[in-house]
Amino acid sequence: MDNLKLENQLCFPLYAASKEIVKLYTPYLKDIDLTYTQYITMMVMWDVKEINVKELGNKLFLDSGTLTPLLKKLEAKGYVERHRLSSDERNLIVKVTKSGLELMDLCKNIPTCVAGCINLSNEEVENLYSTLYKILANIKED
Amino acid sequence: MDNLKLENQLCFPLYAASKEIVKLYTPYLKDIDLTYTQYITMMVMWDVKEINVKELGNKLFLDSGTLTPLLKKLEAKGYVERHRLSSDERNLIVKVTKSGLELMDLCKNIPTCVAGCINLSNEEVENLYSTLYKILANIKED
DNA sequence: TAATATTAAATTGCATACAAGTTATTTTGT
DNA sequence: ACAAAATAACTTGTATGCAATTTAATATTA
Repeated sequence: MDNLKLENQLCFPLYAASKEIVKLYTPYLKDIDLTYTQYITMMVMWDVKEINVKELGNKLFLDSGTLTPLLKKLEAKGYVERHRLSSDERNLIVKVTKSGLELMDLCKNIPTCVAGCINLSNEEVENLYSTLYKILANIKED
Repeated sequence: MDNLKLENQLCFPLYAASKEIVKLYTPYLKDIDLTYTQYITMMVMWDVKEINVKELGNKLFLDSGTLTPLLKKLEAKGYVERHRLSSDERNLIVKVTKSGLELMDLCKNIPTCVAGCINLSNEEVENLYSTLYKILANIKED
């Protein structure tokens, strides 16, 4: 039953590496009182400024069950505002605030710091990146 | 600030792909009433038969805060037994039961089923696998 | 147009994850 | 030997994640 051995699974190192890398962010994010999920949410907000929950979830691969409480926390911290779209009240629009945009400056060095801990060649990084996005695309096809 | 764009992060597709692949397991694991974390724990148990929590945590990249309640659930389902090591009562030994071993047969096709959804070439799988273990090794060095 | 279907968020319930602190046991250093 | 340090699990508290359900609003269709 070799196919049931942990070391023969592809999913397991993916699961473990993901968690371990997220943990590398923790000390940096703790300084600015953000969790990893809040951080990647802010990354989207810095980019798009304004988005509804559904679209945000598509970008982050998260659903409203995760995002609703998370966005309320970001709102409580003053980094985003939440209000309904008047033309379709089903949609909740999330908008980054001035204070939310100012966070960018505090975060600008984090990616480089974390990348330094990972220690892969450029080629490895590129292959890994493209394979992971291929997996995501394959799964999203359904 | 391109380094703060979500699409320029390596960590994000890793985080997202990990979650999405774990979700692929869900329908199969639901049939046998196991979660993904319980499943990979059983994989270790099928292999080693008996192990303490600390060692189990090293293999799974999980700590006792996660494993203690999880192992109690597996014990309640009858798949493992838990008892202290008499020569050092700090250690809790987890041992797979007969019923736990019988689960293997129900799981034997799961890896192939999930792999079929991912659709990568052999070369991509091998590169991904070795890069992920390189990352885990780099991080574990500290 | 009135009933039905669809859609978007929010809510509920359960299972992780993990940091930080606690408890019990064993080891170490003097 | 015995106090101090180290170790292994356990516990507590917080934050996800996600399936499933609910609620409110909009679109569709007979």
